[in-house]
Amino acid sequence: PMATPAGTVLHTERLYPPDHIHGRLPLDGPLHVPGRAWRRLLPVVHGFPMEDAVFVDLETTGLSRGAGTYAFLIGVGRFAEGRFRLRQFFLRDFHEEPAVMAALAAELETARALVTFNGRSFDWPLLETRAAMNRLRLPRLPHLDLLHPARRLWQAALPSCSLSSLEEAVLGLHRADDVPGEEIPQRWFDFLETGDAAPLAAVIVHNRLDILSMAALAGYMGQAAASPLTAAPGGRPLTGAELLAVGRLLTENARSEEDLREGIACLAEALERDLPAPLRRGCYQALARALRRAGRAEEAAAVLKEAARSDGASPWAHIELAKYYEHRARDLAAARDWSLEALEVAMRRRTLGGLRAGQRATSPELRPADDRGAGVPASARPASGPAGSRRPRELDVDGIVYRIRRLERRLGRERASGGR
DNA sequence: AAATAGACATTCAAGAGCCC
DNA sequence: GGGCTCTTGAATGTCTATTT
Repeated sequence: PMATPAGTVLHTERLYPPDHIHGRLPLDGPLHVPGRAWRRLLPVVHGFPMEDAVFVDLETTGLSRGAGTYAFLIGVGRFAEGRFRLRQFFLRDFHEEPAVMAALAAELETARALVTFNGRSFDWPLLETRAAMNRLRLPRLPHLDLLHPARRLWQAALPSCSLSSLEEAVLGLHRADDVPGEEIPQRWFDFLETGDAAPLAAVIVHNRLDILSMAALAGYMGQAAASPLTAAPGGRPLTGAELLAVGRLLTENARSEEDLREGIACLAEALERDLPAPLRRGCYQALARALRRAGRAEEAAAVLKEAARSDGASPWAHIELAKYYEHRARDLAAARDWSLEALEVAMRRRTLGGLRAGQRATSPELRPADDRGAGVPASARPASGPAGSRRPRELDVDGIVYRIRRLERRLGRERASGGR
């Protein structure tokens, strides 16, 4: 029990040495990430003072958002005095909330930043509501919500980006006897009725592990963002899929020439590492696009040629090359030749698609990777569409034939005037 | 049960080049 | 030069997953 102006609060405290290993990673990973790297993970965040950040996670009486949902366990972790200090504040009954909130306010007083998992939409707004109900105001802090950058990093490669999935896939940690989230509210309500706190022990462990995982995960993500090509969090370099994600991050929101260059290097390296086949096309696409934006059109064309060679399923690379030769390199014959190859690919795909289930070329395995509706419920797509294929017209046989005819016409004219 | 923010798709506007 | 067509990027809209 701890004294506050509003009464006593039941709380726990644990201190972890900074090199404490959680899963495959040390807890203090985040401290070794250069400050500017956090900006890469979340555009809104400018500077992020990780040394003074609090890692916050709640256990609540439910998922609803109204004033009726209480936070009965508040976990707060932070780096302090060479340790990772994890405190948990427990609500023994509704009437204790003023004291718990006062303790929380004191805990947050010296905080300069906030780290959560999905806290931007769940934990923090809920806490703000609880604070308001108790005539308190929480500080405004730069907020790093790990969920969103985690999705950018792993969504393409993992089936789920929940904290527990990432814990297993990224940290290599599997929990024994974890409490399923949906059981948590009931355990507290049971405690209210019976006074038996034993079933809550597992909830307190659950909350603690969530916070440790957030710290370890933040370290991983920070390193990956800061130095993707050389980082080896947990002793192993980034996978191709991770490099692809960082490369996209850097090239798509490029804040500087430097970012763009580094992003391009990541994308190129991703192709050299193990990249799951469905991701390869997206990587070629992102790389070609970034190179073009960087004014390196010839290199972009070289990448497209490699893509055309390695990806026989979709004519997109061939079409891009046709555009390149028509508009940039001004070589109409080459443009036509690439269009002819595109036609070949498109027709092969059409017949193949026809053979499979009469579904035309819109069957998922043949759809280009760029419409990543694959894996997404068919219910979301107009399966019965008289509206027809969603593929851009330029990738369809008709569009390609049109392109070829246009180029042929121009070539004929060119020959006529040049041969004179 | 709801806010968040990303992923994807579609639409719009502007600019460039071609054609006559 | 006016009318087309094509490309590109920005704006807009729809859908999804995550939290207890």
